Amino acid sequence: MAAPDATLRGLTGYRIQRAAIRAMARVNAALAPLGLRRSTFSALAVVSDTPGLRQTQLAEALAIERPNLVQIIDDLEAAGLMVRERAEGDRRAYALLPTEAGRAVYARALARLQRAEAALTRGLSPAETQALHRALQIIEDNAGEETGDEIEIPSA
Amino acid sequence: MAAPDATLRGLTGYRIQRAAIRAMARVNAALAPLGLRRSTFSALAVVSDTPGLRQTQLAEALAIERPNLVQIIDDLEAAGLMVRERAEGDRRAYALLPTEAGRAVYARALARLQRAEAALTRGLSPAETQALHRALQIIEDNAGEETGDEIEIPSA
DNA sequence: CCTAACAGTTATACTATATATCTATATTGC
DNA sequence: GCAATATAGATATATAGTATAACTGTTAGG
Repeated sequence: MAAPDATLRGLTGYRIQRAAIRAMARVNAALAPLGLRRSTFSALAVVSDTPGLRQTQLAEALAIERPNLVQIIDDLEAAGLMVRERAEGDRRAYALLPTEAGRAVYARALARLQRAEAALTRGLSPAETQALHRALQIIEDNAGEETGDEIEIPSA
Repeated sequence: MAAPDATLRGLTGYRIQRAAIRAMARVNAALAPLGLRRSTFSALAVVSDTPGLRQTQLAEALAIERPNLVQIIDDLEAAGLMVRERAEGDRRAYALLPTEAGRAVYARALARLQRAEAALTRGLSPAETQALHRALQIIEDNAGEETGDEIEIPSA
């Protein structure tokens, strides 16, 4: 007996979304004990690896809209993991910096996530995981192409 | 110069989530002209392919919580694409059925989605797309394993 | 100097996920 | 047969995340 969603299972978008939901639930579960969630962890990671970058740069790196970053940084500041410092040479901008506690939490969170990752990808060889990442990058790039309001199919 | 999110890019969950967001935006853009979105299309698809199944069965097939299905079906009913009919033999349950219009919209939506799919996966061979689906299924299965509140890593 | 652009923020709308709890109905076990 | 348990669907609620419009203050360019 075929699965009721057999047609949908032939769609790459459907596959990606289902995996994303389940994987994110696991990611958030791994991060919760440290008071983090997916979005705050990502921001803390980028700022820890690249201290001093601007909010606009962080938004671009994480591919999210600038207004949505405000609350994320607010949460990290409130938790004492990150600070906004006025940027030199541009009074509009902030330089984002991790605190000492932020760096420590980041290291622990990354270790936990890498363990969760290992469990997520169990059964996939390193080469298969690499191929998966490459395929996802291609899809992300294709989806991000500017094409008006719908992806165009070139004539065959 | 490494990307600011280079560390994150090594995480499969991060990769999947980024691809999911971009891909879903494209999927919703493709479905919008037909008055559908990802969740209503999925429900319509399963019900069209398997007329008569119950809400609980649909929720299970789509891996969503039963309460969240109520609004989805309400929307499809309001649009005249699906109907709830009292199930025979069980007055608690409904049999979900597509309408004539629902079947027609489903066919058009599926055609549009398949074109969008082709654009999303451009640059991937059919074998690579199949491998992607397989890898995503493994990840979804691993993430869905019951392990308490966090995935356990077996001792090496 | 004026205009346009930028950095960050506020406000808002929408979608989706998850959980608790409820009513009505069906099933099970004694 | 009846009580206890489970189920089907619904309501309510909370949380997270995405997207867009518009705003203020500042910077850059002509």
